[in-house]
Order: sequence, then structure tokens, then C-alpha cells
Amino acid sequence: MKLTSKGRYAVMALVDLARFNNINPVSLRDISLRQGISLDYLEQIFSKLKKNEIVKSIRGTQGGYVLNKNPNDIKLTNIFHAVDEKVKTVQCKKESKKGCNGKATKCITHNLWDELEIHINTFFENKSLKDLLNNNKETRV
Amino acid sequence: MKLTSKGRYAVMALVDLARFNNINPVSLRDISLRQGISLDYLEQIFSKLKKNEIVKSIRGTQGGYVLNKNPNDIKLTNIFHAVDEKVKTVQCKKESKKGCNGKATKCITHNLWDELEIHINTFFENKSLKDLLNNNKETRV
DNA sequence: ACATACCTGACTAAAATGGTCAAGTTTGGA
DNA sequence: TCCAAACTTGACCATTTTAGTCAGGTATGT
Repeated sequence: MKLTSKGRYAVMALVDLARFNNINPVSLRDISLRQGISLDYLEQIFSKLKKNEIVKSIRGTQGGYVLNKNPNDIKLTNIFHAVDEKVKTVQCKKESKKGCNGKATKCITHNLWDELEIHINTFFENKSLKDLLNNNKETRV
Repeated sequence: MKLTSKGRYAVMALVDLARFNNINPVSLRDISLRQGISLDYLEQIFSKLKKNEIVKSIRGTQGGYVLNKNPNDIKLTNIFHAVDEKVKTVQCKKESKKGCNGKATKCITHNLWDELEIHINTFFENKSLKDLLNNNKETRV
């Protein structure tokens, strides 16, 4: 049960972006240098963030990315969803009428995994980018 | 962020085992058939559960496995730990004096991932095998 | 016109996953 | 005594996922 680096990087990059957001667009190159994330990889990530309308892009010299929403309205759920970081605890389809394991009934621990999924997702739904900004001010370098 | 089948199977198998535990040792073959898990794979899993003293084995004909503790004292944490299902949200070592990303300081979102890890682990620490047994009686086949 | 920065898609090495396979050993019962 | 049931151990492997790299673009401010 582990977080992928895509999800982790997306959040790191957005927190970085949010910090400098007020003045000018922030280039991926700057984020790459500050956060130690490969530029090429960041581009993949921001392409998805853009498609999901979490950021806007400004092309050309002095261009970069800008948040497309208020930090308070960007939840971890939104970010993770954008970069395909999903919480998957069960193998079986949720909607399917069929049970798990190809059997007719739900698997013996089905309810447990559902509970776990909800437990984790709740955490993601309740954390916004703004929370992270505030939380980080204390330990700011 | 997903649960591995090793962790999932371990819990399923133990719930199955706990149900029939009172009478006789339960053979992996039976669990395999009932839960639709490969016998060879179950053997790998039970080898680990045994090493962690969650189950006891009884060899020979009519042999099988038995719980080594009260279902109330077997938490999900114990099971997951036994089969190496770990919750990993950060890349960086917890103990290491060095920060994340090879930099001197903690990464910008370090506290967040720690919080998340705690959030998930709390869930695992509070669920015991007994909870699952009770919970399952209702939907029992 | 040129440097900066976004944009896109193909490609890939390495690790993790989810098993299988083979060859035992132990023990109860016929 | 001998066999079959069941545990035991360790090697092996195909597939998928991860975590990127690489090689080209295109747009735009100066």
C-alpha cells in the first residue's frame, strides 16, 4: 500500500506553485530545480493538471503555470484524481452485480475494504492546498 | 495507492480460518477452495503468518492451521506486518538525518505524508479479526 | 529571429506483483 | 508398514506498473 511518486510530485509541485503564484507565472524549470523533480516528468504531470483545470498555462518567454482556482478549493482528491492516483483496495468492480473472485457472492472481507477506501478518501477530501500552505509556514526554510 | 493481493488474501484466509477454528485445524486446501486463492500462494502467505505467531501449524493427515491467538488480539496491523504489506507514503527514510530529495531539509509536503500514514495505520490498529467476524455474520452465506 | 517555456507522444529499464513449479518432510490412519 | 494428506521451502517467471528519458515539436515576448 504505497503512494506513487506521480501523486506525491503533483502535490509538491502545486504547493511550490501556490507559494509563488501571487506574482508571476511559475516555470516548470524553477519547480524542477527547487523540488528536485525531473523537468520532463513534471511536464507529464502538469499536462494532466491542466486538463483537469487545476492550473492554467501561459506560453512564451516569462511564461509558466498559474493556479486556476483558489487554493482552498483544490483538494487532494482533485489533484490525485487528475494524475490518476487512485485508492484501490478491492479487485472486484464496485458496480458489477457479480461478486468477487468470480463467485456469486461478495468476498468475505468486502465490507472491510470498502470501509478502508472511504477512510482514506475522506482524508483526501478534507485536505486542501491551502491547508498545506498554512501548515508549512512554520517549517518554511 | 493500492492494497496488494498478499495483504488482502491474508485477511480473507484468516477470517475463513477463524470461522472454522473452533472444531478442527483447517487445511489450506479447504481455504483455497472456499476463497478461490491458489494453494501454492496460500502456502507462501501462511509461512509468514506462522513465523509471526499468528497461526500454528499441525502437520500430517487431518492437519492444518489454527489461530494462535484470540481473534480479538489479532489486529489488521499484525496481519499486514506479517506479510510485509506496508504503508509507504514517503520515499525518504524516517530516521535519516538527511532530508528528502537528497536535500538538507524536509520536503515541502513531508508532514502531510506522515499524517496520511498515521491516518491509515490507525484504521489498521483498530480493526481486529473479531470485528470482521461479527461484521460478516449478517451477510453470511 | 531567437531564446524561453509549454506541449506531445514514443520509448524503456528496473522493480514489484502475483503467482507457478518442484522437491521435499511429517504424521495419522488403514 | 506404507500411503496419502498436509505442511515446508525455495527457486523461478511472466506480466504489469513505475518512474522516468528522449526527441521532437509549437507558441510568444523582447
